[in-house]
Formats: sequence, structure tokens, C-alpha cells
Amino acid sequence: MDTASGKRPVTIREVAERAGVSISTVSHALSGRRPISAATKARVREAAAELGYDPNPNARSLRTGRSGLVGLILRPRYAVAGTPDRAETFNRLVGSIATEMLRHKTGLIHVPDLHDPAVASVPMDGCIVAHPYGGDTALAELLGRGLPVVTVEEDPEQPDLPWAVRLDYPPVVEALLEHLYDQGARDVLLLSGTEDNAWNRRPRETYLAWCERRGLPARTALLSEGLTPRDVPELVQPLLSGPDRPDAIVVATSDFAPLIAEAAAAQGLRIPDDLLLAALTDSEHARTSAPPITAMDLTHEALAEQAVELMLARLSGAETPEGPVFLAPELRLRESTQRGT
Amino acid sequence: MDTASGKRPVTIREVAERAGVSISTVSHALSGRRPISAATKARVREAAAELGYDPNPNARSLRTGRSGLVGLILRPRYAVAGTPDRAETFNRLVGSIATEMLRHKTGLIHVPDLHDPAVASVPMDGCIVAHPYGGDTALAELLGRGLPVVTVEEDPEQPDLPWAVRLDYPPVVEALLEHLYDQGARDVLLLSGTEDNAWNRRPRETYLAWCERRGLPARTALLSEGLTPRDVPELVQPLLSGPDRPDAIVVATSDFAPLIAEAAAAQGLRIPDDLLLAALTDSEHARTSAPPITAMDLTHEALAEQAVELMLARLSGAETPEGPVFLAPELRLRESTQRGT
DNA sequence: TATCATCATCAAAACGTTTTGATGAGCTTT
DNA sequence: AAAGCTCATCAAAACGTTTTGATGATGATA
Repeated sequence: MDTASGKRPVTIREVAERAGVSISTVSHALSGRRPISAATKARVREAAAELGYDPNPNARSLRTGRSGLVGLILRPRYAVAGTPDRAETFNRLVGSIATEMLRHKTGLIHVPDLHDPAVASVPMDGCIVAHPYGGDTALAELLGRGLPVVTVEEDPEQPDLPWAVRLDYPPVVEALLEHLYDQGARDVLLLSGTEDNAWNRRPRETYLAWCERRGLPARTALLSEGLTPRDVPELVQPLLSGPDRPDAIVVATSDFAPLIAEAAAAQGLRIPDDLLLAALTDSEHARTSAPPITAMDLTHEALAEQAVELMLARLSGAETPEGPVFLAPELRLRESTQRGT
Repeated sequence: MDTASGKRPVTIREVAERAGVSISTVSHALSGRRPISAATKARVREAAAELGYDPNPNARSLRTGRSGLVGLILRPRYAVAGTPDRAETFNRLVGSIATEMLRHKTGLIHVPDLHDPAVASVPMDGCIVAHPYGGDTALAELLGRGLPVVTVEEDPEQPDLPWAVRLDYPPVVEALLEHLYDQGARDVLLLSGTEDNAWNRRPRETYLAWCERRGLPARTALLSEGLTPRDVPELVQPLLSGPDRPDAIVVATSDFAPLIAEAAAAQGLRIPDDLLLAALTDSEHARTSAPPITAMDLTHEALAEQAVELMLARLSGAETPEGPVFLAPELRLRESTQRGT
């Protein structure tokens, strides 16, 4: 077969020659932006079909200034670092945005690396930045270029940036902490992740305020999202021994929750009887662990839906609210925080 | 702030003026394709940096004929139809390819709709078509355009199309069937999906051959991948009652396996004691069902890795094997097919 | 019959790059 | 000092569209 490669694509000029008209007539006939007689239009259509004409997207975009494509930059590094354990979050993030874009029949580009000059830049009409860092440089660059940007979660350094789809953490985190309190917890340890984004910052703020209000000690530590499962138990071990061990742990990265449960078991601590355990993301690990672990679901699908809709509305020139769209994470109460009644 | 929008991007002409050189000198200085004196090169670099110059990707691609972007067309409709239940497969497919592309710092475009003329076509140097249909029209169109194509799994009507990454089903499906036989199954029912792709065709062929060779009855039925969970039990119910009910079921779509288990339980059939049950994809549903269900893992991640590597090798002009790359699916034996010893 | 409006089509410019053949300045060689 | 080279830079063409002002033909009006 001659499907080999390097077959030169059909241009509008060849269509014009075949139909016996000028280039501009072809353009008008196909786009319908100027009246063309029915006969000519039919001849042009036929010629285009016979030749298999497909307009060169680069030429078109160069001329019109729009590509019809939306970019996607996914911030959390750990997700890309891509241990298989962390893949679920990444897949869900990417998959839900891709699904939404397909529903709207609009092309989506995963932008590989905005800053590397060796990487060709990408023709996009707008860009979705998911989970930006504090003072995110990529975000700043895109805004500096005047490109329409929609963020999923806010840049914590610029919380009032317009066109953000945000999660409303405080009420849900507080509900979780109150739940732990109800179950008897008086010494709650918070293990945050190390990426500087809204998901790590906001719940921490709420936690600190809650401890203060309740008159409880605030105890926090960091647990990098990039850790391998091997590393976690030994890091957590010392926190669980000794007389002043916490009676509840809230860990950000839910993939680590089962590992903490193991470490606890190794110390002879039962969950939930001796230690309550909850996570700030949901995941298969959390759902299927024994016992199942209470977690906050970030509702990535809903975030994706809102972000894509907002972006497409902006690009189509529709009126859009500049203020942030707030969504509520969902609390999934499971056995790890429910003591037998 | 003036990050509003519509800010006209910086062109190479402005950089040239600022640096006091010609346009072509700027191009050469930045690309290094012709020798430029160190002093001039520095001046150009500086001017570009100060202005925040970013070459227009459309103009560049128009001129060079390459965009540096790879397209992705994901065939299975049910995945896109996107009931949340089926999202796992879609996310894993998309996520693993996106991950690989990011690793290689190359942009990936989700191609929305190849045939809809209302949808702008997309500037890609090559395209990965995942799980093509039999006689796939999109695949044919891309090949017709002379675009480099790599398929994940083959078009079952054109199994010998070059540059495919394929799963080697027969040995693994046979191993599964033998396993069922060892566990006592003598009447195995196969419930295939309705999408016409390799994943539905190949295992079915192996099953029919195996039944023949073993002298067992071949019993197959269809269960559309697009069914909602509600529909499945009542469709399956009649197959499970009566004197000639099967003693083992292999169902393609693993999300349906737990539903079949429920239907069986409703008939008083215990798994694995009265009925063996296995699936031809793996999923969370299968892993966490009670009992956990034996399944064939299609190793999407490995497929993605091979496909992306093959595509990038072709685009970079490297020597690549035309013949298919074969990978083996992995059999995950679980309780649903293991009778107590 | 001469003039004017209408309609369909055309020619040319523009989008922002990369690429290539041409040009001029500065050295070396005779 | 004239001729030949090398090196750095430039001007112009080309990529394939869309868009717009111009043009010619046709039919209606005075």
C-alpha cells in the first residue's frame, strides 16, 4: 500500500484548480462566509471531497489567531513523578478533564514543559492550570502572555485570581475534625504534604484555627507526597510510640494511610479503637484498606466539569463570572474513625 | 492588573528591531543554525528575554511542516460514554499515555472528532489510535493522509498493519480456561462485549478453539459494555437458572463481574463453590468484590509505554521494527476461581 | 440606450516563522 | 596594493490559509 508516509497533503490551491475557481472562492464556499452560487459551491465541495482536502490547521490558526485547542498543565509533581501508587490521582485528574473536553468536542493539549526552550511551545487558545503552586511561575507566565487561564484550585499566593474553580475546604475539614472530637480524639496529629498548594495549605489553616478554638494542642508534621511506600512506616513509627502519642491522625496523602495503619498495628495499636485515622484525599487504597479509611473526596470530576465549562465559555466570548466557583469536597466516613457504638 | 486578554504577542520582528538586527539574524541567533557572532547573539537573546518573546507555534509549524505534537484517538465508545463505573478504564488508558508523553516532554493532543467538519482539525505529526474497531474509519483516514500512525492493539480487520503494539491473548486466555478446567469447570459460558475490537474478538476465537479441542460445548452471549449496572442482573438471571446453567462464566467487562456474582447469589449459587467467575479486564470492582474476582490485566501502562516510544522513534526518524510489538496480558488469579483445597 | 445596483468571483495582502542565496566587510596572500 | 576568502549579516521567498477591496457580468431602472 502507498500509505507509507510523506504523502504531501492536499492544499486549497489544488482544490481550487480542480473546481476551476480561485482560492478565495473555495474558502468562501466551504466556510459560507460570503455568498457563492449553489452550482459553484457544489463543484467546490465535490472537488474537496474527491481530493480528501483537509485544511492545514497551522495555516488556519496563523491567519485567524485561534487554534481551537485548550492546554492543560497539571501541577502536582508527585503525580507526574508517577509511582504506580500515585497514578490513580493523576489518572483521575487527567481523565476527567479529557472526558469533559471530549464531551465538548474540543481538542485538549497536555503541555509538556512551559519553560524548557528546547520544547516547542504549543498552540492553545487558553490553558487550564490544575493545582497551581504558591506563586506559580507557569501560571504567571501564561497570565503575562495574556492567555485566558482557568485554574483548578487557586494559587495560594494569589487566592483572588479571577476564573478559578476552588474547593471550599474549611467547613468540610472542620466537620472531619469535629467528627474525630466526637469520637473522643483530643490530640490530633496532622501530617501534611510538602507541595505548596491549596490542598496542603487550606486544611492546615483550618486545623490550626480549630485546635486553638478547641483549646487542643496543634501538632503537625510533613510527609512528602513523593515518598515511596517503603519510607513511610519508619518515618511514622517514632510518632506513634511514647507516652504522648496522638489519639488521631489526619494524613494528607491517602495512599499513605494504609501504611500508617500498618505501622500502628506494628506498635500494637488498633484502628479505630486506639487510634483514629483519616485522609485528605480519597483513593482506592483508602477504600479497600482494612479497616476502610475515612477520607475527603476532592471530587475531581466536578472540578474538571466546572473548569472546562468556564474555559469554553470564556473562549466563546460568553459572559462568565470572574469570581471563584466554589465546590465542596465530600467527606466519606468509614470505619477507621468510627468506634463501635 | 493588565493581564486582561487580547495582549498582542511579541513577534520576531519586534525582537529584531530591539536588537538592531534583521529578522533572519534573530532566527539564526536563537536556533543556532548559522554562525552568529557572540556579541550579536547575546544582544538578540537579551532582547528576546526582555520582551518575553515566544515564537508563534503556528507560524513555525506552517513553515517547518512539523508541530512536535502527537495525537491520541481513543476508540472504545463505552469508555467515553463515561458512566462513572467505566471511568477507571478510560482514566487508566488516557493517564498512562499522558504520563509517558510527559516523560518524553512531548505535547499530546486528545483528538476530539476526526470526521465532524465543524470541529477544527488538529496539528499533529503522528497519531496513536488506541483499541481501533474492525475496519476502523478513523484509522483508515489517518493512514490515507499519510500520517504516521501507531495503534494500541490492532484493527481486527487489518491485523497485519505495521507499527502496532498488541496484546498476545491466546496463551493467557488459554491458561485461564485451563485453570477453570482444573478447578472442575466443564461448561464455560463466555460473555463478550459488543464493541468490535481485538479485545472482544481474539479471546473469543481462543475460547471457541479451546472448547472444540477439549470437546466441551461452546456457549457465548453478548453483554454490551454500555449497559448500566441496573440492566445487568436481569439480563444475566436467565442464564443462571435451569438445569443447564454453566459451571463457570468468563465475562469480558470486569465491572459487570460483581453484578453477576450478585445475580448468582440471588439464585443461591455460591462463588466459587457452585460457579466460577472470571473477567477479561481488571478493575477495582474486580479486586475488591467479595470474593475478589480472577481477571486478566491488560497492562495498559506497558502498552502506553511501548506505543509512545514507538511513535517518538518513528517521528525522530530512527529505525523502528514494522512488525507488531507483542505484550502479554497478566492473569490475576483470585478467589472467584479457586476452590478450597 | 445609458446608468446604476446587485451578485458572484477574483487578486492580493497578511499572519509569523524558517530557510537560502546574495552581499559586504575584514583578512590573508601574492 | 590587488585579488581571493572567510565570516557575519541581510533580503526575500515560501509555508497554506482567511479576509477584504476590486472587478466584471447581469439585470433593473430611468
